[in-house]
Parts: sequence; C-alpha cells; structure tokens
Amino acid sequence: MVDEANELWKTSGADAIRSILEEESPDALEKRTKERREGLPELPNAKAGEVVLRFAPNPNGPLSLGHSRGVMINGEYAATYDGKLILRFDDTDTKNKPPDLRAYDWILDEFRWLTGNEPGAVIYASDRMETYLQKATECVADGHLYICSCPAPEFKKLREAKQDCPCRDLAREEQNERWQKMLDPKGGWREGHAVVRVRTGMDQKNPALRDWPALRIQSAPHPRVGTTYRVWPLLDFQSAVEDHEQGVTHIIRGKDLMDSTRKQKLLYEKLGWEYPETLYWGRVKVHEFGGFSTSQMASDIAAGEFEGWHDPALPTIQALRRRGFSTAALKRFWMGFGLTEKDIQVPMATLESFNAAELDETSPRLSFIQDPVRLALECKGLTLPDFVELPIHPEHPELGSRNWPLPTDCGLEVFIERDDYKSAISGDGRLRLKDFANIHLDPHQGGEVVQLEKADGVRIVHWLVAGVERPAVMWRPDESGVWSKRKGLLETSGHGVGQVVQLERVGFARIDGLPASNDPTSSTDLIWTHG
RNA sequence: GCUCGUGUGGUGUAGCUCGGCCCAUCAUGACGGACUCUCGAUCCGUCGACCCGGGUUCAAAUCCCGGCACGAGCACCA
Repeated sequence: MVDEANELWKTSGADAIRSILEEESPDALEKRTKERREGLPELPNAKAGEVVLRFAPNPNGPLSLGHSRGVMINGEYAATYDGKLILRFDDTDTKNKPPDLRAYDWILDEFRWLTGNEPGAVIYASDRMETYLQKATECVADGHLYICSCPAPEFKKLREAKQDCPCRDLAREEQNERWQKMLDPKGGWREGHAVVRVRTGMDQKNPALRDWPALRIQSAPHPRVGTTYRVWPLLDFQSAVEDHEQGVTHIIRGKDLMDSTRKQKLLYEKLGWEYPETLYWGRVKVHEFGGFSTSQMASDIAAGEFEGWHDPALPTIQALRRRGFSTAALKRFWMGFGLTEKDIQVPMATLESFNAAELDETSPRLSFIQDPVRLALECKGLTLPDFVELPIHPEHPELGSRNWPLPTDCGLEVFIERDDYKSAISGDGRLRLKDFANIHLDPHQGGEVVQLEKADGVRIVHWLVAGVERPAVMWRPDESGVWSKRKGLLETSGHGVGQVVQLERVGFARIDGLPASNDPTSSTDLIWTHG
C-alpha cells in the first residue's frame, strides 16, 4: 500500500497524490497548512483582557538597547492580548547597583517612547518595603524562612556539600528573635552578619536552589528612602512577592533568570500561590558593542570615557534616539528574533537597514562637505542660471526644492571634499557637480565650468556654492568604530534640532544643535546615524 | 565540579509539538547586473545552512540514543 503510494509519487508527482487524497480522504490534508508563523508565539494560558505583564529594570542607569527587547516584546504581548504592562523599578540594591535618582524619569520616558503608551502601572520597589518586610515576618513565623548568620564562604561550602547550616535547625521562637535582631539597628548585626534564607532543602539537585537568600542587611542609604530600612529583599524574594501582589500572569525575561524562576516557584509552593507562566529569550550580543552592562557604562562615564549616557558611542536608548533611530526600526529588529532561547550575536547593520528603509523615505537631502577645498571656477562663454535647483527628496518632487543662488558675474566659488578633489586631479581633472555642471580642474585649486549638461562617464560629486554654506561639526565613528568630531560645511536650511537628514553621498545624520543666529562662525552639530 | 539551556547559510529567523507539501522560508549580508544627476533608493540575478555519529522508518531538520560545541546559574547583583 505504502509502496504503491511511493511509486505513484515517483511517477505522477505530488499533485497527483494530493488530488487523489482530496477525493478519498480530505482529513489527511488537514495538517498540510503549515503556515509561516508571524511574529511572536502565542502566550500559554492567556485570556484577552486578563493578561498582566511587567517590565522590571534596575534604575541604576537609563535603558540600553538590550533592555528595549524586554520593553518591545512585553509591549507587543500587552497590545496583542489587550493586557496590562507594569513598569516596575527593582531598586532594592543600594550597594552593588545603587539607583541613580535621574534614571527613574529617564526610564519612564524611554518606556513611553518605545511603546508609544503609558505603563499600565508604575511601581517602585523601594516604596513597597513594608509589604516585603511584612511578608518576610510572616514567613519567618511560619518557618518558610530562617535567619542564617554563617559567613558567606562558610555557607558556600555547606551548599556544595549539601549540608544543613546550624542556623537552620534553631527553634521557631529563636528565629523570630533573630529576625527582630536583624531589623534592629542596635541589635548588633551589621551588613554581612546575617541573611534570611528560604528553607528549600539542601538536597536540591541544582546547587543554585539550595536555601537561597531572600533578604539581607544593607547599610548604604537608598537615594529615594534614605536609611528608613535596614533589611532589604533580594531580587528573587522581592520579585516573587510583587508579582503575586500585582497579579502578574506572564513573565517574559532573559533565560539567565531561569534559576530565578525555579527559586521563586519553590517559594510559591510554600505559600500556596500559583506561579505565572514564564517565557524566556536568549542572550544577545551586538557585534559593535558586545553585551550591555549598565554598571560598566556607569563606571566608564564616571571615568570620563564618554560624555554621558547619551554619548552616541554608547548602546543606550538615549544615544540611539539622539542618533535618529526610530522605534519602528527597533521593534522590527526585536520582533525578528522572536522569542527563542538561543543566544545570538547580531551586527548593527541589521538594525540600521530597518532604520534606513524608513529614513530614506522621509529624510530631506542636504549637502555636507567634510574637509572642504574652495575652488574658484571660470566659466568662459557660458551663461549660468540665476540659481541651482536641487530636489529636497528625489522621489518626492512635491516636497519642493532647494535653491542655491549663483553669482551673476561668473565669479563662481564652490566647495568640494578634499578626497574628491585629489582623486580628480590625479585623474583627468573632470568632475560633475551634482545637478549643476561639469567642470575641469587644474592642480592649483582652480578650474573652469565646461558645460551644464550632464555628460556620461564623469564622476558625480556633491558640492556647495559659496554663500549657502555654514560651518558644521559631525560626530561620527571611523571604520574601527571610534567616534570623533569632524569639521565641515553644511548647506544652510530651515531644519531644526531633531531633524534627520540624508547627507548626499555620505549617509544619515541627525541635527543635534543649531548655530547661534547672530554668529556666522558658529557651527551646526550633526550626529551620525548610519550609512 | 554540579545544575540548567541552546545548536538550521556570513548574521538572524521559519519549519521541529503531530516525520512525507523541505533538493528547507523570509530578512539581513556579500557579489554581479539594470536604472537613477548621491557611494542613497528601486528592480533583477547569484552565493550560501539542517553540530557530529548511530538507531527507528518506505520516508528524518523533525522521533530515539550517544557524543561534541557554545552559553547561563551556583552573589549578602538585577
């Protein structure tokens, strides 16, 4: 029977089989509609209108490109399921990752920009301390938590040997007393002297789960609540309690937090809570930046290696925004990776191509001459027009044109890039000034206009006529990715700060600052977007 | 070391649950060509992948077993 079918396949092809099946057994074709999945996979156990998600960054700095994955994916799911996306500041570490007071506002602003929406709620963990401490008190009383005064290295040995620590077996009463002692500034225990652990069992297969730490003493003041609290929860306890308090239904996070999920599930079991559905994404490295460490960036900025979080060389959202990247490009970038647990390494070129597709359509054209050479051109016997007319956008003539006035007496002076000049005079000296005229250069920074009509085979270069130029400084990376500021001349225009333009034959750049109107020598600031 | 996870073209990704529309999708990239008064855009074409080894089966990217490689966790960070 099967042989017969295979023979038929060989001789008649798939179409014949299909038509036979359609007649005899339509069910067999049921599964054949293997459609290409669009976008993200479905959320398990999700009911439209009842999905609660959260994005929980540490406000020790503004958001990075890496964070935007979390914002985009969670935001997309929230939109798809008509759900709620909570923005939660996990600011419970005052020592290793001290919160930056400015970062709360930055992140809120960046969240709005990236999602185009307000968060469903904004929660500050540091405002919720009473809840966490109350829950901890209950759990100590119930025996789910115990206070451990073993030094960290000591406990590490015990964990490896799967042995209980002596604190674990102390009586319930004594645990309550130890808890009070921890909370009491005059109790004698200082930072590092005691920690609260979850009684998960030292026989756990996974060493990371063995009696994991839930709260600890911190002496560094918190920038929002000062020294009001002494005992602070760690991520796994704080997050576990808060997710439950907020009714979070789905957690989508990096797979580096897989053990976190497992730790928290053990706590949820003790408390009789139902753990949210959890999905993960893998680790991402962008070739040009490597990983995204907020702490590392903070210290590099402090060391003076960067001008600040919005330095264009940094992979922060602030920097990308300042360079003219759009949220649509960012979204397309992240959605393209889907929700796989695979670790990936991607080049910026992928993001840039998505961004360029939009920018090319919308960006007005402008001429920017880096390292300019001033040329005096003669134009024997030729009558020049009153002005040169160049399109603002070659595919959209309806947007109008740029008009450069030309001198009436033929004392024509223009600027071209030094590189173009050099290559012209080392060749036959011929160049085409784009949209204007063919010229012939001599080696003495002079030359003549040969004809206005375009001639085939002559290299076309961008240029500026004297009188429409203004000094400009463009901040851009070289081939090895090192950023520097380059001087040049920019065509005058009415564009304001924030406008992204396409510099002819160069690439995209965003206007970051305008020159003082009363000072002809002050510069326009340009920041490179990409090619 | 223990635990967990992942392996599809240069880079990502679809297909894997439920084996056969798969000599494997789409994007990005590289290369070539056409067109265009930008090295931009547009159009056309080319290149290039199922980690390895066994097994099951008429049939394996897909199921099973064993390797290997890479990544993460084992913090009083998030």
